[in-house]
Amino acid sequence: MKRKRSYSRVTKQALSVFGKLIRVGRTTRGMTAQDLADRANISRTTLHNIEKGAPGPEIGTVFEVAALVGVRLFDADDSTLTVQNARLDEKLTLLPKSVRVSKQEIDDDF
Amino acid sequence: MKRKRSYSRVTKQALSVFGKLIRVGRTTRGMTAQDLADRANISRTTLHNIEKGAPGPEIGTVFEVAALVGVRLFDADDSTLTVQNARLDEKLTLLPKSVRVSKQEIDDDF
DNA sequence: GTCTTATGTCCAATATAATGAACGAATACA
DNA sequence: TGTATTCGTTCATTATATTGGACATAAGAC
Repeated sequence: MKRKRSYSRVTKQALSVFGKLIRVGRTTRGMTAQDLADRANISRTTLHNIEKGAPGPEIGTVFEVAALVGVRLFDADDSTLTVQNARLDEKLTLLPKSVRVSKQEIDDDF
Repeated sequence: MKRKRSYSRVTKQALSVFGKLIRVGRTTRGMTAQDLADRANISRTTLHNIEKGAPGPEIGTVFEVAALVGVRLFDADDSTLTVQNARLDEKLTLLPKSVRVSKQEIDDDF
């Protein structure tokens, strides 16, 4: 079946910013595209797509590349992420594990 | 050729956090997995993988889902992203468009 | 406790990303 | 300005994500 995705404005913007952050990180560190691609174990073509802000690349790959050039996600380093992870686990135990009433209006403000 | 990826600790942590943020966002809004999947035009299986923090899903899809449940990357909304985008463009014009010396040591501190 | 629904998981089929090679064009440095 | 190198792009092949269906289990409502 044909997939045919569409992406919202914010998503496209976020992808674009992300890609540019990576490119800036790479060039300021004096790495060629091939260099970075090799370190990330991906092809130069895929890296190019990432820097271009394409929606297709796998998120794990993009995150890995970002880490290699010092682009932080959630403004967090390793230890901060660990803490955040633990907090989210806590939060999830308090939340219902399964959502009941599917016919409810979406709570969009808070 | 076999691909066989490996992911660093930070990457895994970030993926995990991201997935949990999405799940928290979804449940607090009272949406079922099927609900959210339908809105994002993806299968429930893929959404499950995203919430699990799997590295495979396409980054565009994950960003889209995140936006749907109010999870922001870079703590930025649409207009902020636009500004950031412009700044990065500016920055990129100042940077060399192509990196020369590939045999240089990586500048890791700044 | 019962019952209904959401979730976790597996699967074969299909769509798509990843690869690596190739080539021209742009770019940096002597 | 010359020139080696990096970048942007296309393409066929290969690897993998996505899908939708199915089923068992968990969880919430009564």
